[in-house]
Amino acid sequence: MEIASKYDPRAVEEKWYQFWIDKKLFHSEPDNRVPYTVVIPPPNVTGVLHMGHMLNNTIQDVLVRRARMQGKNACWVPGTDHASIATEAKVVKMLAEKGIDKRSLSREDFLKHAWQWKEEYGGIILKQLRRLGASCDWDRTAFTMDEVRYESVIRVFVDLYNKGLIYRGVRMVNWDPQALTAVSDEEVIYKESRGKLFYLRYFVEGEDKYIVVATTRPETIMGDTAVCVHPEDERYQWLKGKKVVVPGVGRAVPVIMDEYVDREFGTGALKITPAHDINDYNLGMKYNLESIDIFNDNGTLKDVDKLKVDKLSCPYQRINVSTYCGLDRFACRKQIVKDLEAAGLIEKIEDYTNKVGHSERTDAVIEPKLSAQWFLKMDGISKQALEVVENDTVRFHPAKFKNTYRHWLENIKDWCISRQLWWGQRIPAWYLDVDGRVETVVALNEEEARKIAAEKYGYTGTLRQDEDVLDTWFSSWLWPISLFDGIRNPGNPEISYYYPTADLITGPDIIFFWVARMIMAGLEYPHDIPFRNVYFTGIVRDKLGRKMSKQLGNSPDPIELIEKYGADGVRMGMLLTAPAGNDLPFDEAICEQGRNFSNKLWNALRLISGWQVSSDSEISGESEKNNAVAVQWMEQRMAQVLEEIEKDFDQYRLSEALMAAYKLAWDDFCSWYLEMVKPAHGTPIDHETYNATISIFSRLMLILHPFMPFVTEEIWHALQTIGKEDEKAAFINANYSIMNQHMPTSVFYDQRLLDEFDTAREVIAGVRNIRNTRGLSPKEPLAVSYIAKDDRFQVDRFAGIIRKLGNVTDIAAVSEQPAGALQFMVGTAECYVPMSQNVNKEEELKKLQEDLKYYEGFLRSVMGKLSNEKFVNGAPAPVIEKERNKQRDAESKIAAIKAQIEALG
RNA sequence: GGGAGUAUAGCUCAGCUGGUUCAGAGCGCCUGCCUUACAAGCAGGAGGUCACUGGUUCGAUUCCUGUUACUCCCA
Repeated sequence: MEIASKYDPRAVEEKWYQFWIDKKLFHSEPDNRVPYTVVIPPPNVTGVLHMGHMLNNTIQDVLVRRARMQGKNACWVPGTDHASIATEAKVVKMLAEKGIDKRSLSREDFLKHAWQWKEEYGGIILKQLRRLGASCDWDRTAFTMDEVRYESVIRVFVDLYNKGLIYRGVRMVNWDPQALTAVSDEEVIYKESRGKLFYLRYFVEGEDKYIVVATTRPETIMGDTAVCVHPEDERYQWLKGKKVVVPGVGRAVPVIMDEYVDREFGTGALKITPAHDINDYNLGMKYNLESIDIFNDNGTLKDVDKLKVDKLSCPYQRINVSTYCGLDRFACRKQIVKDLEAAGLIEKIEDYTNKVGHSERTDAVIEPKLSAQWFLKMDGISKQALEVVENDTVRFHPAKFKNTYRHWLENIKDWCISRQLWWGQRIPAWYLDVDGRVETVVALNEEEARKIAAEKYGYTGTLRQDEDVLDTWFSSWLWPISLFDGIRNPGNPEISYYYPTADLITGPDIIFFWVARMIMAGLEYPHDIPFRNVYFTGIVRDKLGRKMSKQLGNSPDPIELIEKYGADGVRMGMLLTAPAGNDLPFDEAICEQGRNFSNKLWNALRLISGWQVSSDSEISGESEKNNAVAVQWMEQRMAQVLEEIEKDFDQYRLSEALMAAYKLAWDDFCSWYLEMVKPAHGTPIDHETYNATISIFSRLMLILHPFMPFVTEEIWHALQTIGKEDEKAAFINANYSIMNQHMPTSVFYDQRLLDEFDTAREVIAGVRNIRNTRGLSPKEPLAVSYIAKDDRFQVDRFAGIIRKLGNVTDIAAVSEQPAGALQFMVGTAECYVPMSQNVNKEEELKKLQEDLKYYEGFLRSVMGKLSNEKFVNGAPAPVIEKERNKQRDAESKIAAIKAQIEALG
């Protein structure tokens, strides 16, 4: 059979993914197996796959595939969220390109366009996940706006409203002037930005004196309704009870005194603009100040008559406020500074760096704004959510994220859930006018609302539905429940079976968005946690440690990476450097390592495929005996490593588990085992060993399969039908897949045999080292003799293997050191390799002297301890015994080295 | 400004309940090899006062204090 010497992932990956899909191997239905459920943290429907998704979904797939192979009923549910702001922005832009203005469309027409856009372009990311090998149950693909999910959201809203947990109120919110909507606290990103600090002169009303107030936002002076100083600030005591005039604007405002003011900042005097700053707003409430909103929704300035400036007296120099109308915030800032400077109302301007809030979605500078919004009360619900994490009902991996979680929940504010958009679940609230008052009715639909309006208010007129939609996260927080229709049909067979889910895999940046809120929703609805474990991935960064972003252009295209290294290669590359919770400095070179590994496995298959199998089944010859030992060892070793891997998985140490499997395959299996059993060229292998090798190799593929699904399926299939060309087609048609095989588990292993192998390996390495440093060919056979100091040096069982792999003619115990031999040590045993040619005495002496020095130093430190009375009295007996052993070993080594030196000299 | 975390080989990281035959892995690096599975490879090798300071202890990379540096979160 001819096989290419280079593994080509392309065709293989496509073939097997299609196979898995065709055979519906990812699909899950409730049955009597133990369920293992993972819900995908729904990516944004407008999104394309980036490195963060790659990492995140690779981890999910590893866990899901492993669980499936452990005999669990694995169900990984995929889907996307509707991303109201991002999607609406895209649709608006698309419409604008077609010359359509959103405002010219009705809500219904706009939504038609939006759905059309979603059908056409949405969810690219889900297709891309297939390239990665994601074993999602695609039949269950969901969307936060599909019927089940939409209705679930509405029901939850109504329910929470009826419980008194949802309310509508006028509050200061984070306003995105570009998207024209409020956003939640979590959607505001504070970025350092270089700005200026402007020192403005506020004249005292009726006097010629003025005070100086520093501000970063001079354009907001038109909304000033007070100036505030610290009550104990000596500098400003004289201002008590006075009024000052807002510079240029002419409005006289009171000076208030409050401890809120930081005396160190600026001049210690603060201007108060209740409509445009959250802290000012709170002061405004406290002192009953007027709020003057000076901005339109899009961040431009309002008309002059709305600014209420002309009504106020103004004895001082004025600027022409009307020229700012319609100007953007930032343009206005420039202009007003110019004008104030001209009017002599600016004391000075300094450079200043501060943090400015930006919208996560549009990157627009957030404008704090007073508006009527819907909120969800957080106090009760957040307490429960904190408790289940504190007491490890929900476990975080790594646990350090409990701190972040606690801190957030302890300082949480009510959740602003309304958005001034059309794309999303429309808030099921209707307004009606009753005797001049506006009353609100919340119901599942208009019909219900009508009924309630009639019952409660005797109202039968027209109802006006709230124009706003709900925050996207108000959909995704229900995701683990709504995916199984657990809101509309509590206790249905699916939710009963699949919920709570097993693991949630997500980035730490999303801990508040969905980890916390999914927990809240779970506790509120099925009254059970949504997942038992949360695995936090790191953030994927570039080599320089920068976050990957579109702006920097430092993110590789995942699909291109897959084309270059194969999905298996990329998966492995991502996982190897991704310990839980640690950031991942991504370097393409690690994908190369993954690709090389695939190739290594591929070539092991090539080797085995080329073997001739002996028909003689007797185990009599030397090589058969060696092979039996080799098989025995490999089995023990595999059991040992499996134990490690199981432990790693228990602790969610995926990169460690992968590394252990990688070394098992590459080092133990390829470098050692296959070399042990590899028949000489042209000779056959005994069929006992051959079968054992195929069995071991197959199990290795099972172990590696969760990490590298494609290459392992390919090789596993080849192994099952190796040498049976005619059975191949039937085998494939029979739906056999590595995916459904049972994951090997650790069994009892013989530690002594493993130790003996380690000894043998060191002997072989010692011989190879001598060859290497002396420039001896591997083809030149050598002999080895040894003096063992105790029974820890056992080479009998592996003697044949030492002969084969070390090209050693014989290995024998001697009682005296042979003359003219090179020496190396394995543990406390001395090994000798007689040299036919002369030995370079000086070099050998130098080496021995170095060794001697090391062991003497070592002995000294051991003796230091043993002669320390406090140690001997204080340390536990086993520790002391250990030290005594060290002493004995060191002494015997020193004696041996000394003898060597003597023999040489 | 408040909180959390991290500092171990050139790079990325292990090192659980303190004991120098535990200072380790992978990659990289150096040397020699196209040894008929694989140069996407084989064999061998070198690299670290475990950030700095003080303390607890018979003994600290491992526990505690402080310093410095970096990262993240929150305001």
